[in-house]
Amino acid sequence: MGATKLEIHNPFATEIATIAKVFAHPARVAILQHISQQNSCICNDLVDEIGLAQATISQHLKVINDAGLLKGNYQGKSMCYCLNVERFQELQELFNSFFNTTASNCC
Amino acid sequence: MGATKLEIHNPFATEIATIAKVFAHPARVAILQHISQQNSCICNDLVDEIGLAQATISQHLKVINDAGLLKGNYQGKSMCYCLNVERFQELQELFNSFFNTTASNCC
DNA sequence: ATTTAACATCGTAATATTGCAATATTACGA
DNA sequence: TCGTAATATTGCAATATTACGATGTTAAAT
Repeated sequence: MGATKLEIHNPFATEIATIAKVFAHPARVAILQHISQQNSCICNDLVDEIGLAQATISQHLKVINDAGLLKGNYQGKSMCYCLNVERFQELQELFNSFFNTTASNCC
Repeated sequence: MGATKLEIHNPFATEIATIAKVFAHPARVAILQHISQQNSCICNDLVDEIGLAQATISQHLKVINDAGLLKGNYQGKSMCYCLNVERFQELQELFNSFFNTTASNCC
């Protein structure tokens, strides 16, 4: 035993947790910050900027992409990763709805 | 190799990731939801409600508590866990400042 | 067609997280 | 103070995540 018992929790809790996991690693947060500050976003930049190996960056990008947070297309030899703003704001709203519906009653 | 290279990332990215980790498990999200819905919050309730062993619930509560999200005091034999609303809103604002400052420029 | 540059994927090692049984601790009541 | 109920801690097994070297893939240039 030891694995997360995903199936026993309510769907909203599972959804919030799944989203939170994307932001639960500083490299992924830093990648999102860096992408948002660039006009054109090339992975090789990220390797220099974040300080992790290319394979590791690629792996983190996959997690971010799997969350629907990236729009990417080839430009010449390099991949241009861009933020999917609509999806990003969707996640922000989901978080806020969790935060807003969770309030205190006692103490 | 394999462990998170915390030291190489910028402090804000590390802070966001640390906070996100608290919400990155459905049991912890469910615990926070449940605490917010109760007038008095007893851990034994949580064991029935969440469906995990007492030791596991206690462990998750520790993570939530370490993030400063709980105010607790004994009421009779039971611990009364309550949400630290101020801190909770602080985290919400940190998240929102990350979301708001991260925007798209290309594609 | 070959080479080259940029990324993706695979395999694997190191570390972190999750879950629970067993055991400790704590606070209250008898 | 002794017993009991509630919660915390410990120890360990199972699983997940992180990181990177090696290798595969893709697209453009030569």
